[in-house]
Amino acid sequence: MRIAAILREARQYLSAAEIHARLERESAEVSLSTVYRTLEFLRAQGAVSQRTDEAGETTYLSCDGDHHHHAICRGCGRVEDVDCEAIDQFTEDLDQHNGFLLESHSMEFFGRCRACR
Amino acid sequence: MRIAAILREARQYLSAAEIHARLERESAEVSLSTVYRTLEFLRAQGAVSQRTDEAGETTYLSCDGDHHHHAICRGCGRVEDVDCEAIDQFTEDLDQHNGFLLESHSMEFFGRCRACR
DNA sequence: TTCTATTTGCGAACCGTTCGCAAAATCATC
DNA sequence: GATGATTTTGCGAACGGTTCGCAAATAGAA
Repeated sequence: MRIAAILREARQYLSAAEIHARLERESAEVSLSTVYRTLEFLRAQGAVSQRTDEAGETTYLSCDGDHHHHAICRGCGRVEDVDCEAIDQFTEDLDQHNGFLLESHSMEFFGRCRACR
Repeated sequence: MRIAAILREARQYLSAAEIHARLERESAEVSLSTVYRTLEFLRAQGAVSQRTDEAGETTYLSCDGDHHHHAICRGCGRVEDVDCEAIDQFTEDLDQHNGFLLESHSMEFFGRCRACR
């Protein structure tokens, strides 16, 4: 599917509107509705993850299912994977100190990638 | 101001609509517009931080300005502060491994607090 | 080919949020 | 207090991203 391919190649979070625009650019025209439906489908499949940006717009990123964290470049928007082995330690600490049972977490890092710094 | 007090006492992320409802409950009626305006004011002051939840709704939390991370209880919604001294190490690692200049980050932990687990 | 099931596009509806504007409240000055 | 200027408020319309309903188009099965 073209939408999945666009996301895979982009390596950054894209909004539905942005994806729609890119489809038009490669003259594979589909309606915005279809873009939303496809994204929802891909999300349900676990092929795509989503986040809402500061403006409240939902954006989508191709993902392979396993959990890792993202470093998002403020320059080009490119997303790199980061792994965080320290999380296990956190889980432990949170439990001990706060009595908080950690079930999931999300982390995002913002800065500038090698090319944009 | 009543809105700031509500947020301070709630110790959880509340939506504008929820705050509006709580104001009505204590018969301090103001319009939704005023709630939004006040929240924007408090945010600009740094007295309130905001996040957008899964549904895309903006929610607000009382905060004291300095940066720390949050453990959000899936049971009661209560937010606890977590500190993460490991971040400095991360910054170092990201730079070394990925050539990524870390400027800011956000982390959220989800689980169950002592009372709700 | 024919009938059925699925996917698509369109436009309206939805919902949280913002905006414009006029009414109301507040404040400063006399 | 009365007067006029400034600020805050409420209302309703507008906005923008997303969802929904429905009928037309397409794909699949028999």
